[in-house]
Amino acid sequence: MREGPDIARIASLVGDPARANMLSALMGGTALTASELALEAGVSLPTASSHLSKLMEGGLLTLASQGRHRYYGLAGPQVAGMIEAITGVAAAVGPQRVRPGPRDAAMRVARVCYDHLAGEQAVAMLDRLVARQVLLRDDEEIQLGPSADSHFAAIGIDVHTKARRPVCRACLDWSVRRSHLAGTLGAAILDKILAEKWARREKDSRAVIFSPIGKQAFEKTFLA
Amino acid sequence: MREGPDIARIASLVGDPARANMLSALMGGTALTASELALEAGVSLPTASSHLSKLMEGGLLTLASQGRHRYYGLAGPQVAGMIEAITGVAAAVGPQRVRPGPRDAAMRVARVCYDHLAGEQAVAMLDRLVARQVLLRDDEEIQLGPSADSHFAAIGIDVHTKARRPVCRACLDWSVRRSHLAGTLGAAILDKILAEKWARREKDSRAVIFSPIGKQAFEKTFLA
DNA sequence: AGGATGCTTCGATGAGGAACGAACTATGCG
DNA sequence: CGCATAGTTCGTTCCTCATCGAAGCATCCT
Repeated sequence: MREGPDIARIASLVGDPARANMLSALMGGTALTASELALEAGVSLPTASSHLSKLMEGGLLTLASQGRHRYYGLAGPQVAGMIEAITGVAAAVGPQRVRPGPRDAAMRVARVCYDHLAGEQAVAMLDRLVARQVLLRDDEEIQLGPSADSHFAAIGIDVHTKARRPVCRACLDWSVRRSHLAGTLGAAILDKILAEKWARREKDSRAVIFSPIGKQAFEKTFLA
Repeated sequence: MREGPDIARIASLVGDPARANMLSALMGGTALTASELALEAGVSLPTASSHLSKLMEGGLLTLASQGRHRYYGLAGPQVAGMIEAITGVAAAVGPQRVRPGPRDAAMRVARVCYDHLAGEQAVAMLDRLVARQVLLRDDEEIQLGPSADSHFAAIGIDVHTKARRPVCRACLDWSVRRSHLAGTLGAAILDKILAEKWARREKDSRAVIFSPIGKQAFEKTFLA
């Protein structure tokens, strides 16, 4: 028997779906707060906090406290490399994607991804914004176009924020295999969708359900 | 949220101690049978079989049937690379080696490693056999020396076997970080130790407990 | 054929741990 | 100071899954 490094301990940390989602989210490289990670993983805040403690104790995460915010990040490139390796095996082995169920269909259409919209609707929206040159996209880099300012101001969204986070970011949408819009702009758009009651979040799910009228309004505003 | 490859599924496969031990054992590159892996993992045969099914279903293993033997091996270099990556993180993070407990102390002294002896006693034995040139060692390669035949015959061990397995093999002992003797010779020596009742296996453990008299006999025979 | 060995399946048991709500602590804002 | 927001801790519930013994297949040996 092997008395080596405790590989089962590390692997089992990654082996929980909630923790795996958190780690995947952190693979983006930017540190996130507990509540952001809770959303990402689809669990409650207490549950997320418990998972984060375990990941910290396991040495997979680092913690940077800034005031009342606590930013969790991957502990280092070695950890990131491990996640990559596991993801690679999962992808190679995983063309057994069984994902039916009524709620999952809704999730593919539209869902919350951290603080912005994901799914087919979100991918279509980004496509359209780029096609109209409201946004300028160069691979994964997304910039505001010249008309962005007025375009979004007309909808009631101020693109000038002084937050740490970038205004625009591409976020890979795994259900569609294409990118959708993240960043503060993505978040603002989701806020508007919910504030206008064009759609509602389904309880205990990340699915976002558009009402018939809301869907029209959304398409008129963003897919025109 | 991420709808990507199911990394939690793969990681949780590795996250069970029994399965992790099996995978570590297979990192040697040679395929092993279910019963060998059961010993390696320290579980019963049914339990091992169940784990192997899961690893197969997860795509981490390949299976080669040869008659009534079924040899399990790692599915490929990508899987091996993943195990390496996890092991690396575990080793980097793991200088929290807390391993007290009465039974664990006994395990460090002597324990069963698959079918041969491991632990401090086993490492000392290999050292001594090499020093006396009964065995000739070149790094991880171990050959029988000229006097090996008569030396082991005197103890009642026939070193001439026609098994597939090599007679001598070096096996890295993680508790001591040095090698001990595996292979059919290592197995024969463990058999003799137990047959002569120099030591007994502790129930539900891989620990091997020498009796005071047995210890003397062992040391006279192999450490003289 | 009959027995031995290698391995899997079945069924029952038990323990670990994931989940959440409620309550508690800490930081920031007015 | 008091209220709101961000996080953690506690206690409970529940379910998955690891484990083993017994029994069932499959293969080899004689």
